[in-house]
Amino acid sequence: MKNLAKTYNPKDFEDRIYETWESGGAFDAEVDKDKKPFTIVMPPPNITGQLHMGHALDQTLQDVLTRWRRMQGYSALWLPGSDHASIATEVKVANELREKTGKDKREFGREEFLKHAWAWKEEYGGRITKQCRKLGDSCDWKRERFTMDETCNKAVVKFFINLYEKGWIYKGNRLINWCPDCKTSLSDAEVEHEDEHGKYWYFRYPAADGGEGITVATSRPETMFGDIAIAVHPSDERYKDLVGKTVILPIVEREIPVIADEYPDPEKGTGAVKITPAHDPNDFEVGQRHDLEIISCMNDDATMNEYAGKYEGMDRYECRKAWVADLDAAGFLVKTEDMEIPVGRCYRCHSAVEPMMSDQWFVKMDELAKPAINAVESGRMKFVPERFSKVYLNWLYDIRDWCISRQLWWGHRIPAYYCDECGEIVVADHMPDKCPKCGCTHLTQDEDVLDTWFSSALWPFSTLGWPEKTADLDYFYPNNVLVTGYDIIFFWVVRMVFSGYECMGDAPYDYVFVHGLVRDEQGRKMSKSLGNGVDPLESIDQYGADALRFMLCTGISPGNDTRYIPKRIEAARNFANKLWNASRFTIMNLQAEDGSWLPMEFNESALKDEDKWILQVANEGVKYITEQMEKFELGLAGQRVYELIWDYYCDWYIEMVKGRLYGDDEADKKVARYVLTKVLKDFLKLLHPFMPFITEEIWGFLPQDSSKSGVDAMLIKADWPVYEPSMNYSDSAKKIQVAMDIIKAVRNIRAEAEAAPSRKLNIIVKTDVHTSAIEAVSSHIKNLANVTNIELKGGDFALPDDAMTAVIDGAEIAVPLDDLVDKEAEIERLTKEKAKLESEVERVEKKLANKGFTDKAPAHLVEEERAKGEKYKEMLANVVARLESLK
RNA sequence: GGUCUAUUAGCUCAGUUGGGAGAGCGACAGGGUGACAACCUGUAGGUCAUUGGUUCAAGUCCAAUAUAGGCCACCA
Repeated sequence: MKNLAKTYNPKDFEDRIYETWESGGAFDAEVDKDKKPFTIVMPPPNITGQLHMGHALDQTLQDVLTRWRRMQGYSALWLPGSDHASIATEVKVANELREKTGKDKREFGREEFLKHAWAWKEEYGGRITKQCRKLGDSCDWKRERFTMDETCNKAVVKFFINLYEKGWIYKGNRLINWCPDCKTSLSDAEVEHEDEHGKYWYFRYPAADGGEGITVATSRPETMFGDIAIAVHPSDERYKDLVGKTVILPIVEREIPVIADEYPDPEKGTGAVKITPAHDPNDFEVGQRHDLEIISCMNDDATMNEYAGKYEGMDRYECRKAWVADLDAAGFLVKTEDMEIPVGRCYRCHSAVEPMMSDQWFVKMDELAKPAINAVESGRMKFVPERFSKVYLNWLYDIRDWCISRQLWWGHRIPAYYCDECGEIVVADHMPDKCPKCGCTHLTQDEDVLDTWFSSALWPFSTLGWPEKTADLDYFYPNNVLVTGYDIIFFWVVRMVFSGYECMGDAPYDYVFVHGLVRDEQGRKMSKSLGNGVDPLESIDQYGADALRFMLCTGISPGNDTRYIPKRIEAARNFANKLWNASRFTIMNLQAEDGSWLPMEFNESALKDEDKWILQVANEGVKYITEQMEKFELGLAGQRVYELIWDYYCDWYIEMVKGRLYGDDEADKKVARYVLTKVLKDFLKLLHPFMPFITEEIWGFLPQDSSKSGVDAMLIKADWPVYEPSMNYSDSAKKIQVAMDIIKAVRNIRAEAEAAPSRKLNIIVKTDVHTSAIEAVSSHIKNLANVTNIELKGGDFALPDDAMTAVIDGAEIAVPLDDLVDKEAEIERLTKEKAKLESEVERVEKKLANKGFTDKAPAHLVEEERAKGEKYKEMLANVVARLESLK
């Protein structure tokens, strides 16, 4: 006999099955006009990265969706790839070089450094995608892409040129975010703002004419060397006379004007603001309005420059200390105030970002943002959960131009060429032979590279071949859904959307399915510095990939964070184990001693009540689960599969069918085998997206459709079950319900009376309505409640005193236990039951007495309520009568 | 300052158009029963944060409040 191994050990088959799928081409997606496409493009993990729990969650969700749609008959493409991660990789490679050679990256020079970077990429870049296979990701590896591969590079250059020619990319000397450690510019999205403990210093700027002057507050005194004016609100009476005059910048002795501008808020501070356009974005704008000079007083490593006089060369914070001390000594410091100050920090190295004047490339955002805004406002693109559309829109409503140049080497080099002679800028996909303006041949390419996110923005279509008009692009674009964490909506989602509209004329996907973070057991963010991260590979090693996947996508709700709790993954593993054992049971009963399949047969007229019941349960399960999947409610879908398998199939159906399998009615055995197999197969299908490995392994041990072979015969290619609306086995379901009610009641009595589980019992069932039902299901009651004999009595029968009783809907059950009945305990038990029923009756009657309810509630609900009332009243009457007879 | 989320059993969390409160883990009691001790059977445990409102009906919708957290923001 061939069967599953005695114990569930995922290591025995997970890798083997993955290899069979991959080599068999099970993940390959083809352009097939007869099928509908389903496309997910994987958010490319950084090549510097290692697989962490966040990836595991993100990818599991994508894989569940992909496998499900594939089974539904879509041509399902899940396209994998990785991101070059400009800053992160450059820092990593530079550090490695420094460790190995002791030399700074600049000593190697651009060419040499890039050689090392590519070598690093070749060695480690594939690491993470290999780890994805452990998770069971069913992505089409043949289409694996890299943001810096040739076609992606082409796409980046093409996009840049297109935008430049439209005038939507420009170069300008503007105030940008500068990281003094990474020594590169950053976009607004790459700066993290935090409130930190700081101070306001109030300094007096004396009037040039010898008057008192004006006092201003600042949190950044070291930028005073760049002060160019003092601004006050035009309506501010206090300073009316000073507007148009000048004040003296203390110690520096430079004369600066007092100007009137709407920007200062008279209510705040002293109502007067120092204007330092080179070091503050607001001041920069004030400066633009008044056409003021710009003085930058810092170097690109955040040390002070010559404008800081004797402080030149000092770090910005050292300078601050010394400068404040000097001002205080000179009597200009009026007062200080403790204050929480917002500080911007680099999202990579966490240094304080310095606003600096710099010559950079920008993308003009106003026009690009419009279709991206419309996409969500019009409902073309939907966020799941919906609330994230607000986050997205708010960001777009006041989006500012995007600084895209980075002073790095690793990345897409900006396709702009400068004429060394005349300074002409040429933007082209290759180095021009000569300058189109002066004709000379001395041109130099821009030294900078593009923001990593500039290339990620094209990912939904650059991976499909854009700018070429490929069949893939035509078929698989737009993608159906993007699965991602809420943390990169700004970095990535927004930019993909406007790029998608610009390049493809349509949104990149229909849905953005947003998930939360995986936190540690205490709810903290998993991070390297805390050392609290859980390695998914270790988890898989311990519990199996299926358990990890199931744990990650059940018990969660879309968009909310979840915690990694070892007990939860253990529970998922136990579920796999349960399925494993139940399947062993089924497989065992389908074979003869010699391993040949025993006959099975579908014969509707021969179906027993429990067969019809489980078929109906399965059918309704299919409907529910499919609906939940459509709504991205994977947690609810997964939860239901769990219940179907464990509660319905294992706890009830298998137990009910056992007697038949061990009996000798051959015709009936065929039917039982059929249902046992059919339902298990359906459940395996429903579970497969969540737990692909174990379900595939079990599938291989079940009888197969002989028309299919190879990968096509595997579960991964099986059809998703279809709900059959015409199925109606309610009569059988009701009978099974009665059986289950009686079984539970007897089990309860057994436990309460402390009768040994092994002790056979006889029971009396008193009923008028369930007589035939009980006759039909009596074997189940006998088997599952360990009952020898069921005595059926009519409604006028008086239950014996020396019995323990229970009341269910439509029947009373008595278990005579002369040696065990504790009359006091029995009365106590029944009294509790009575109280419970009384409160039910009261609740229902109150509801029915409410005219509002009977008049306004839907008729079927009122009817249901009436029926309940009758039921509870009858049960209550039975309990009361029983109590009377005991007293 | 704006905005979003969370508050449900001892713990971690589900609860989908409003219609009798659920799971897993843990606790307690019992059990080697023809796949399963990674199991089975039974039991206990909750004014669904608070206060109002809408409704015949609110864990679910609305408004405030409290507590915790997230995101955004140019307050000198």
